[in-house]
Amino acid sequence: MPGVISVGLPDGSTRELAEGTTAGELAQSIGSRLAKAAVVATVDGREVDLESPLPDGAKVSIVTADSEAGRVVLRHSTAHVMAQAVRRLWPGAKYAIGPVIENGFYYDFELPGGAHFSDDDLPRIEAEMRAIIKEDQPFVRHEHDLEDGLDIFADQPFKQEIIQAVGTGADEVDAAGTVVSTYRNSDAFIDLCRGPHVPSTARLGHFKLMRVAGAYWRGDEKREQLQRIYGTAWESEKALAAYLHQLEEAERRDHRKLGAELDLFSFPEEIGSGLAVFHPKGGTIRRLMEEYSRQRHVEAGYDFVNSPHITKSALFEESGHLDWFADGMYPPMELDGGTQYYLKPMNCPFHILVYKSHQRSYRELPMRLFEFGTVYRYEKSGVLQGLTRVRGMTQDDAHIFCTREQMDTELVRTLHFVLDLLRDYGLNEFYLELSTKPPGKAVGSDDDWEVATEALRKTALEMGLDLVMDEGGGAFYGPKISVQARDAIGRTWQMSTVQLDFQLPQRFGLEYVGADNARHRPIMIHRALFGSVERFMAVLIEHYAGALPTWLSPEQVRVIPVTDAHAAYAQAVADACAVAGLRATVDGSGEKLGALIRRAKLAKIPYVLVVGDQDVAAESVGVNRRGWAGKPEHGVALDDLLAEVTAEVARKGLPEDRAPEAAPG
RNA sequence: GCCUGGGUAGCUCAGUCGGUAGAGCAGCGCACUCGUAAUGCGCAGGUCAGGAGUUCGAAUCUCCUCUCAGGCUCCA
Repeated sequence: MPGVISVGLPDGSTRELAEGTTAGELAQSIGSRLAKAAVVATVDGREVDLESPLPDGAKVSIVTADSEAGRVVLRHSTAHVMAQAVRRLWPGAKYAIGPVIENGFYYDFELPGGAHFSDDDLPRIEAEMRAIIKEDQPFVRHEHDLEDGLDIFADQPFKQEIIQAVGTGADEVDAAGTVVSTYRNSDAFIDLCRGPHVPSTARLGHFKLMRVAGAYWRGDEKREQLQRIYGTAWESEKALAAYLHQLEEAERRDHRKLGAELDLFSFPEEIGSGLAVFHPKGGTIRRLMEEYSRQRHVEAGYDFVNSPHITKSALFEESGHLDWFADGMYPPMELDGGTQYYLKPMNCPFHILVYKSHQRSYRELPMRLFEFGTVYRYEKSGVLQGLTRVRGMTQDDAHIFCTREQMDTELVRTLHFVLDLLRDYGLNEFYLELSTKPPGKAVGSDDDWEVATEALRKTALEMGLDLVMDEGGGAFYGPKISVQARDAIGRTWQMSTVQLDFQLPQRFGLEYVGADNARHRPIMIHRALFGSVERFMAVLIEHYAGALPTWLSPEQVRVIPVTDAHAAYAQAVADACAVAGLRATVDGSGEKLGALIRRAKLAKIPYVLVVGDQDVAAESVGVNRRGWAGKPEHGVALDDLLAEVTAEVARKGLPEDRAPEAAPG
């Protein structure tokens, strides 16, 4: 029928529309609420502007602002508005790229005269953005050939470079490689962009500029340093507020803050950046983490080894670290008339020497060598961050030497072991990431890399977890799988790494004698489950917001006597706890009860026991459990309480787990 | 290493126009002896990150260094 087209909707229905009907008009015809929420449409799987006329027979769905895809569009469009605002406030500013990132967007600029943004500029830019939004400027798409594109952006070197990247698959360039698209908001502002965008700036408004930062053009530190502004944008004030609240929550859980408040560790300036000392409470947590890990490693068939912190340079020459990892190492110290000694950045060469200490038989394999190995890496000062990125750390490091035939089994076994252990520490949601050969920064043949990468991929798929690719992210000697864990507020952390290595056995000439009486080369699996003890502790602190499970709490029970007259009984209760294997202290410092309770609560102690006359008489305790909203229990028999807490320790639980209703904090 | 913003008592922070430093909490002492998240009073505590400069005089202005936060880059 001339003049009429038919389109398919997501629910399977079809609609007859006048030829030339746009996606926006379709949304309007379905319902005004949908039209109001619509930002773009998907036509045959491709996102288009609402202004686009629909082709006959297309499958169309409307993308709304409150969907993930919709927020991407909002953020992208908001980035354009920000660029326009910056161009208004800094005439002559060059603009580079403005992509969408997780929860927001950024845009990179080069300001005239080498000027920099400061935090004070953000409110001014926001105000200008609100003005632009109020002006209800349309986003109008145009397509140009390359020459016109270069012409339009004649005074924009970064845009020129993007356009010239045609054929290399740059994002902003049309798939055909011959067309560039632009979006014009007003005579004063046009941007190179693949789109799609919201119909008008009036559709935006729930945004906030977060911070300014320096960033290199194309991420290359040899190129121009640009000025970047980060922002976030959402479909509603409510969603924006929820996001900002989430950030506050993350701040509340910051392990650096909690580490100081709970007296766990510090970074004394006298020692140097990125080098922590652990205080008694933090030291206790470490000890508990390590003790349980050791126990599990024994059960899993690991052998324990130890190696020194420094070595002559020859070892790291042989391993290749000095060729590929020298930047990450502390400079050498010269001893014994010119011999250079290095602090170790990795444990693997030492474990290799253990393997090499005598001839090995196939009967010994797989050989799993484990060590809490302390390593030092000279990280660039700007990357240091609390305990998650330090210059001295202890890895729960092991190297598994095995035959090629054993490789698959060992990988699967190792991953099961990792996940099982992490679950015991309270992490339950995981996905895997596979990192492949780093271009130009790797040893070994492509063949070996291919085989190793495939083995890891196969193992990862067998685990039934989501797998994402990290192209080029492997270490210089081999590809790796890393286990990413999601914490209590949904953030992901890189935890364990499992790396497959054909190179180091070759460099060190490792061998074993097979059943055939011939010499064969073993392969190596490098694996660290915590990653580093320091980092893992940081993750646990943030995951639990400092309220660690009872088994990991440095102080599990605090006993508070109501008056001095109950001090002896309070000590007897603490002693009984100690006999039951619990860590307990008495706080009888003479303040009012409320103040003592408060102090114990702020220290996030799982069990606070208050004892008075009634308890002395009945051998009972008043029990105030962490995270319980209800009233504290009175007159609990001491033996019952000890049974309760020891059972909780045994199952690695939290007092909050059994709370009728968990209280905040 | 680079960009932006910081560094004042153990912690959190105030300190005006350049005129030699202040609070709360924590600590210590005394009094209070109290049944579930802050008792009162008193005392002590600072080379204002470090160094140099400008000035009659610098926490305050300038420069350098160290260090912290957020980014870039990198990564456990």
